[in-house]
Amino acid sequence: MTSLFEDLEFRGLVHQISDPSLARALDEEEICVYVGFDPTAASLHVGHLLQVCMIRRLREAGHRPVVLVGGATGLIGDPGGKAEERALVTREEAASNVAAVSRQLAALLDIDSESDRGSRGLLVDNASWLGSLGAIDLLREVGKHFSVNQMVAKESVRQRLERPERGISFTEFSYMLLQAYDFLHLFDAFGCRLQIGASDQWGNITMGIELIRRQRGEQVWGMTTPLVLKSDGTKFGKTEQGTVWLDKSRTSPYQLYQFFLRSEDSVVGAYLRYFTWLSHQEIEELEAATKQRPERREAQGVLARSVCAMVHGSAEAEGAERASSALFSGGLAELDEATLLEVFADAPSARIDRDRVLAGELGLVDALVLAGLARSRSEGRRTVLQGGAYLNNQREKDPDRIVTLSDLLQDRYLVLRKGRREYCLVRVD
RNA sequence: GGGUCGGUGCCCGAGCGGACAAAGGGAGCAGACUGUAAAUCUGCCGGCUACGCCUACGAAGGUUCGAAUCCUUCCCGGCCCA
Repeated sequence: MTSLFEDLEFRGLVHQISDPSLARALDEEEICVYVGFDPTAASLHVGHLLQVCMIRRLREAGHRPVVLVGGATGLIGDPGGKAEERALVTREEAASNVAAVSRQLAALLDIDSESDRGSRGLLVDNASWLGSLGAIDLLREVGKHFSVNQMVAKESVRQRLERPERGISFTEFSYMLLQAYDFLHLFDAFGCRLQIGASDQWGNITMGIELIRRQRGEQVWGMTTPLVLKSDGTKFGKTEQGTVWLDKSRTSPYQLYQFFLRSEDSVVGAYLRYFTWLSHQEIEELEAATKQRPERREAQGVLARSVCAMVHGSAEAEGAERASSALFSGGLAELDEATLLEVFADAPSARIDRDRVLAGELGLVDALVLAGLARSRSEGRRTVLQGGAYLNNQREKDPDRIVTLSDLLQDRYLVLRKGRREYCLVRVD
């Protein structure tokens, strides 16, 4: 049996640790771990998934997680990793984001927020202690323990100071103070002795460690995970269509499944290590499979299924998988209605009036727009002209093509496709 | 407050009276090659009732046959001075 720390290292999840003693502590003691999420939107996205997985791994190894939602820090804005000052979110926005993100975290981590006394972890909001802190209290009780000299030296701040045209407001500059204070507070309240986060949190985490050392004379730890990257070095989690969210009303399980299914060969192994609970041996076998017969995309398939199941549950994952194979493995005409309906539930779909088809006035271009596959008729027209439009998986190159009753599958469905992989099922009735 | 430089399409950035829906790059889209991968190559990349028309170069006016380009005022940003 490998130890937790060995497992984390095998998976490439350990980027920085504040002190080597952490490795042994993780394997020998029960530690209270803290990780924070700032509610910058009403949903978490795949970029947050790594921290969620970390929490689960630590908890499975017997540690106690405290998951913080930054109801207060979210109102300030973390300068870390950001090239420019951000606009402040309104208080109303922040409050509803906190509620949404908390719900999501509770579900993802199976934490029953109030009742169960933290057996599976605690969910806390730093607004509950930072929110009531007055300006004078903050300056006297928190600010006094920080040296501006040190703060200025932090990477996140230095970057902004070096580019005067970007600048940094006092508000964002103060962010690290609050996060460090959070750590101290959680240390006092729950005995948290480890803070984890993505590598861009390193500066904030070490501030907290320092603060606790000076104020309480105790050693606590910090650990960061690496930045998840794509093979071209750009940030993971953004696609052409935008952010990949964990909220299924924003990014459907089908889309999430597709996102991971399309992972590049060069990174799929790393993703398996990060995001799945497969054994080391299984991972290595899949990595070997990717090398030997990449075209089968076995690793991608397992990855997509596992992540989708973790985020949305196995029923949703199976639906996404079924929809994907129905759409991508051809033979649409042979699909029976039941299968089509099943696919409908899980794949992007739209609905068009039957009358328009009967009247013979539904052009292929219109259909593309209605299905959301083209932003404007010009764009739809272009797609068709360039050979990127498919009706029932049959390429159509005539921009004036009219959709007729004889095009309907099972007398009421159309499968529209743009390019190689964007599908939409249209129900005509 | 004074001076000065600037605000151009999703982003960066040329243009400085007609040839400008606006060079170039990035992003994005499509095609070819493949494996719903990467790389590469090619085409596209404001909208529309589409060989034409409409809307666009910070905002509003003005000069001109004609303006992103000139003038006026205003708004916003950088730098310098107070």
